[in-house]
Amino acid sequence: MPVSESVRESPATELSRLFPGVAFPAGCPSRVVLDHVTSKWGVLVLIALADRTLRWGELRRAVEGISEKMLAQTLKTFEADGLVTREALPVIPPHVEYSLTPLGNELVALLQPLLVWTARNAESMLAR
Amino acid sequence: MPVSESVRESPATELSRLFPGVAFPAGCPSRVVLDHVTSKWGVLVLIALADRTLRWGELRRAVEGISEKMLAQTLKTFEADGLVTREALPVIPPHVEYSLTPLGNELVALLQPLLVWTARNAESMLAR
DNA sequence: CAGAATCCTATACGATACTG
DNA sequence: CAGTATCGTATAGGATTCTG
Repeated sequence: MPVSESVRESPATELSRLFPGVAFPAGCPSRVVLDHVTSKWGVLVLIALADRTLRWGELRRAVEGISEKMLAQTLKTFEADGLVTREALPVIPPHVEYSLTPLGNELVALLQPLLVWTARNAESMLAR
Repeated sequence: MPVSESVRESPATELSRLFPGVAFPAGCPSRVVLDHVTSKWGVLVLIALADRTLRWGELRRAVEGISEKMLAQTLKTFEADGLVTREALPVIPPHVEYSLTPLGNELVALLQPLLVWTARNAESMLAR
């Protein structure tokens, strides 16, 4: 059944159509992006920026435990991916703001239900 | 506005209610579960098991590039978390089947849209 | 304030070999 | 077939210092 018939494909169906053989084969672009998002601090940085603009220092405090090195690295990756924008105001002392791009917002919208589920279930999952 | 009023909270709102201060503070149970899911092979193993039961060898082939060590480790973590069940048939040679628990199915249902989005956007994201 | 640069190390991970 | 055990290493990541 063609997609054009306005019958929406389920995500599961679409995935098996997008990957007829093995899903996310090694080295494919999807796997690279997935690695960026699921990198140690990726998800936490992204949701910290949900619906708001944060400065470097604020972001650092919002993502508890992140080092400066990893914050810089994670932000650069996301900037290159087109998920985050960096805006530097030419003042002294420096003032730099980070926020999500439209693409970043799309992604975060998909991440949020996942995080809600995690927050709801985490405690009982680790109980044993 | 109380949740009980049948007005559904948005995921964003619920997250800020669940985490009044910093989201996913260091060491909290949610962060641990998030680390399991976003571990190097976590997502790939979970979606490989979406809607089907796989044997060890099949799983290894379905998750291209995974080593035996990491497959074993990832599966044990998910078993302990209650996301995956392991069923060993007492035959020789051994026959072991892995599948998702109801909890695992919930999680994968949230993962799928994320993976569809990734597959759709990855190529253009890495273009530059 | 917002980073870059350096140094250092833990551990996550892979390769290989072995076994019930 | 479905793992475990051992070993070795690369690199992800942290701590610290420095600077425009």
